[in-house]
Formats: sequence, structure tokens, C-alpha cells
Amino acid sequence: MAALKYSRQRESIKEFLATRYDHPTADVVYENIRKVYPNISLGTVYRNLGLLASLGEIQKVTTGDGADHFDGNVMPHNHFICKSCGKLIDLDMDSIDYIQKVAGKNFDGHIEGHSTLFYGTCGDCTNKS
Amino acid sequence: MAALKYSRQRESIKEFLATRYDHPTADVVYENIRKVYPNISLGTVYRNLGLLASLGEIQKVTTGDGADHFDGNVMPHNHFICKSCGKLIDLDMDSIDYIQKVAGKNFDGHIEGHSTLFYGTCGDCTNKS
DNA sequence: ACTGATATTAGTAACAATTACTATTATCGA
DNA sequence: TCGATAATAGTAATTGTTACTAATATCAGT
Repeated sequence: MAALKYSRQRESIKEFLATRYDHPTADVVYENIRKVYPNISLGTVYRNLGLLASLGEIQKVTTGDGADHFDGNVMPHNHFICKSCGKLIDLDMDSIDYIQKVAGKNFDGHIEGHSTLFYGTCGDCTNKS
Repeated sequence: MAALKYSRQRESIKEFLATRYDHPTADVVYENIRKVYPNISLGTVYRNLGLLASLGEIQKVTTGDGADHFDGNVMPHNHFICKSCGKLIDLDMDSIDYIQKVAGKNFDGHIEGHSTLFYGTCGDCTNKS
């Protein structure tokens, strides 16, 4: 069933994400990979981002701000989005995974995971005002 | 600056959401309001859902499953989405708002809120398999 | 190295969710 | 009842994403 074949484009996308800590969108990935592979197609970027995410090699982050974001860091961690400048950043915080136990208490289904997005005003925007 | 005027369509949308506990999408709202106002436009539904959400009278829930969902219950609570059937439901669970304190510990910005989405397999789907 | 099977690609078209535009209609204070 | 303007229906446009297709790249078996 569909043995994976190497592709330099896919490798390049993965490497690019590993160097970025700002959770770029597919479009930003596209513009950057284009510097190395000038005629890569946007469809290829989307397909590989989806594939890598489903393989667990990158993480997709949906914030509701329009486009999905992608994160090269697959270690469990939480995100913060600034309501003022729209920036999406990692939070360096203690694990809150025990909220899954809290959630499962009165629940008849099975909770496998959670994604938490914190929002507010980031440090930069707080200082500006 | 844009004094709000009454509209029966907007009122109808708000009332409809108050009767539903399954977090319908804009399209589902549209199809249902159409039974009362047969020629309401989809644009009107979107505009009013956005307006009501920004007024804090309803809640917008982005899950990443395609369309945004809308919730007539503005009391803080958490949601669960089933990876098997796609159903989005409320969780009856203790407050986990203290995770905001945990998140703010090493953070120089200001955290105003959070939205947590739990996922896994719902009770119905667990029983089926 | 060569070959064949097939995964991947570039390029483009299609799609779904949402927003913008515009002429008409509804609301509401004076 | 009138006038200002918010809201609407209907439609067009936009945005983010996925699907399609012919050509290309990968790679296991020779």
C-alpha cells in the first residue's frame, strides 16, 4: 500500500520547518522553498505538509485565523496567538496533559488527546501600548 | 459609529442557536433559518453569525474540520470532537481555567483566555466497534 | 547500468468556506 | 410621515485547499 519514495522537495520542506520557530503557513513555506526549487508547485507543498503531518513528522496547527500553520516541533507543547499582531508562538510551560483526565471523568467516550490554544496580548504588543 | 438596528433574521439565528446543542455550521444554520425565512441569504447568515460572535452573544468554534461551528452557549466550557464520526459535543467537566496560570508563568505577554479541544472516540463510536 | 512499476511532481483546474459589493428594503428617532 | 442609515437578498469575488493529469523521479530487481 503506497510505499513511500524519497523526494527532494519533501525533504526540503521538512528541513525548512526544522529551522523555523514561527509556525509558517503553507504559503510561507512555498515562498521559501521556491528559493531553492524555483518551480515547486503550491500543490506539492500542500500535499507534502499533509503527508508529513499524517506521518507525525510535523504538526498542523489550526488557529481559526485563516490559514493552517505548520510546526516542525512534534514534541507536545502549547501555543499562544496574539490578538493584536496575530503572531503564533510556542509557550514554555509545564505539562497540562492531566486535563485529559479531568475531561474524561463524566465522559463515556475515549479521550486520546487535546489541543489548547492560549490567546491574549504578546510581550511585544504589551510593551508598545 | 454604526448603531445596531433590530433585524428579525438576526434574532431568528440567535434563537435557533439557543435551541441547538450540536454546534451547527453556518450552512446548517442557513438551511434551518430558511424554513422560517425562505429567502434569507447565506451572506446574511455569515454576517450575523460573525456579528453575534463579536458581540459575545454566541461563540465561534474552529475545529479544523472544514467549516467553523457556532455555539449558542457562551458560558465557558470545553468541546470534544470525535475522530471517527466527526461529531462536536460539549464536555461536562470541572473547570480547567487554571491552566492559564500555568501558561503565564514564564511568559512576558498577557494571557486572556484559552480554547481547548479534546479529541478521540465518542461513546457511540466506541460501542459500535 | 538498465528496465519496469509506481510514487511524485508541476501546472492547472476545481472546490468549499467565507467575504465583499450593490441596489433595494427595513428600522427607528425626530 | 419622513429622512438617515443599518440590514438585506442576490450575486460576484476571494481565499485556502484539494483534485486531476501528463510528465518525471525513485528504486527494486535484473
